[in-house]
Amino acid sequence: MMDAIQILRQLKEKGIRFTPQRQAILEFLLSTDTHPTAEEIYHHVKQRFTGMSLGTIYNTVKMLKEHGYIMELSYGEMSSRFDGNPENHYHIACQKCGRVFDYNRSFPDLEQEMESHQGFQVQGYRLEFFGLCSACLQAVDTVKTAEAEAE
Amino acid sequence: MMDAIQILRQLKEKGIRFTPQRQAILEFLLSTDTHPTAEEIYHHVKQRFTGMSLGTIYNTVKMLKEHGYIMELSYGEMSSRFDGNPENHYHIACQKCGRVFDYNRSFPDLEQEMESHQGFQVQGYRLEFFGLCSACLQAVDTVKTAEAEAE
DNA sequence: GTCCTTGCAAAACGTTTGCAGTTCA
DNA sequence: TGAACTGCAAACGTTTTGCAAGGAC
Repeated sequence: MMDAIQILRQLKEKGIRFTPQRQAILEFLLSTDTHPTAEEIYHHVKQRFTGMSLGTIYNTVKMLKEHGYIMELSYGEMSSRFDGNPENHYHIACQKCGRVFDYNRSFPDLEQEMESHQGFQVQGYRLEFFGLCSACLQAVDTVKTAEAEAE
Repeated sequence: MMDAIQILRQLKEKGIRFTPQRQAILEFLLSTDTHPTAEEIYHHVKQRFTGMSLGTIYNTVKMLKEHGYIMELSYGEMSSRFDGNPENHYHIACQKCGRVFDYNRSFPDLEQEMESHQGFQVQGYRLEFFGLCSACLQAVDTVKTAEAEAE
């Protein structure tokens, strides 16, 4: 897996400048598995770069996405989240707390679909699960137990 | 399959009023397979209801969605599209023209996933394909042929 | 020195909300 | 009649854009 410096060196060959802001944003994205929003990246990176602006976050993630180094996960209601792993993989979003987790499963008959064409040229797909994460599930169970005990 | 009037009668029993605007919106959604955006619904329905406002479209589709009569398809970049068929089924969005088509395929290993739990309680998923529709594919081929002939 | 990038602020976009007036039941 | 709904406009949150100043190379 490439690190931030290696990626920025590759980008430099395309005429894209190596800036400390870009390095900080990319390092954060590569170091976390929390799939942060632009706002979350901003708050994290601002701790070291006091002058950092949200516009720079958006510009940078857009550029990194266009060059295939990160992935954008867009959920209808909420703001986009960014994933330092650009390989096709799945996620599950907790309906309660909103956190997004990697969901490492394989679906052979779905994955084979990429080879079939029927009038369409299928270029890709996005599969997103939603449910309740273990923490939220436990919280619900606790409430249920308390309710049962109160009766 | 229920028609607009039947659906609105069911909703009336929940205290939701039967208005001509709602009837027009729902009839349009049930009659088309183009997965229109709120804006597209608005332009269509406004032809008969000159006074119709976009706010009413949003209010109505939100209400219909909450009661499970329609489905919202949210794509990151573009605005949401609405589908008069609320059953779980798949779609493919053309990367070029932006149109969204039904994609009637079955993925048993994916569909079985709903039964499994591993720390998570999986409540559902969204699977969206993207590619090129036949019309856009043909346009690309035409360009390629013209380019080849020009050489 | 060049021009790409930054920070800032304003604008754009889709969507939601507040409110006064209207309509359904 | 009275609550629910409409149309309109203003507000909202996210993302993009314009521009002058700053920094990479």
